[in-house]
Amino acid sequence: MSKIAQQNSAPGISVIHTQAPAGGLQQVPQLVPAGPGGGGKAVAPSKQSKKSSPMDRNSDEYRQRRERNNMAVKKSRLKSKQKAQDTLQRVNQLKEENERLEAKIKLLTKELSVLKDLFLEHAHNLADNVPPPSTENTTSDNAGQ
Amino acid sequence: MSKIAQQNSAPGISVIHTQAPAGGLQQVPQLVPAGPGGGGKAVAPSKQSKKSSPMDRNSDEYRQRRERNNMAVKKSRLKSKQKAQDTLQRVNQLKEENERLEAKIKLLTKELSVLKDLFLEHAHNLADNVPPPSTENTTSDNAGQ
DNA sequence: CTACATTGCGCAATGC
DNA sequence: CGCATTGCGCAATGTA
Repeated sequence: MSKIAQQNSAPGISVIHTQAPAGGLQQVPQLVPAGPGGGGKAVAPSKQSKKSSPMDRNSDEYRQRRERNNMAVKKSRLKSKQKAQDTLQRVNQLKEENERLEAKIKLLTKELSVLKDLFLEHAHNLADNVPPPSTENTTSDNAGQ
Repeated sequence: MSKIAQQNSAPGISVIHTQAPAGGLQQVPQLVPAGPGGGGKAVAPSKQSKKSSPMDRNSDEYRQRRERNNMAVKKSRLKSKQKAQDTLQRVNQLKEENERLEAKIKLLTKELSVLKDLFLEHAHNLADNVPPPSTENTTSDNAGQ
């Protein structure tokens, strides 16, 4: 999958790239439409409608906010992935338990079957007026599993 | 969740937004592969075989590639989310089945317990040399059902 | 090499 | 007001 990410500076506390993060990528709508003729469109109307400041990308305030948000995003995504992984693990865990339970059921069912057969046999003996066979079990009480 | 305001990107075929950071996004490193800080490997000056050209952001070729990739990304992410959801569903499904199995085990166990008790009782009667209780089935008579 | 798929990342809107 | 989430686009990388 990829180890990539090298355009980045530092993970945790990183360099204070105030601006011009040569880092390769800069999202700078601010100026330049890359100009070659392409554009004609003036960039955002110099509307500072929202706040008195258009949020200068150069502003320290801005960069700081961005940095913080980037951290938060990373954290959130990490958490998200962790949760997903946990869920997968949970599935495996449940599948295992399921198998265990099914095995147990199989065992119990078999045990029941044996006991029921014994009862039937006994019933038949009684029906046929056959006295308790001494050749059979007497005090055998093995509850063998 | 957020329904967010779509800043652009028409579904399917989108407008040719040459560049209009209206929404505010425009990634313009301008050019220069310069690998700064995180750059990792200094850019091998010798080879720029890949895309010798800086790939003009205005290029139709570029925009087309971008658009296609954006589609692919969306698709991939959707798929990813779908899978995650399926996994969650799987968990619930397994939990349900687990409960079902446990209930069954409980039932079987109880049944077994009853039968075993009957056996024990019978065994005791034999051991105590006690003939079949008259209050129950007698040696003769009906064969029960 | 081309085309699509994945993934890390930053941005901005929005949720809390 | 600040962090947390989330949709989105970009670019690098992986895969066919």
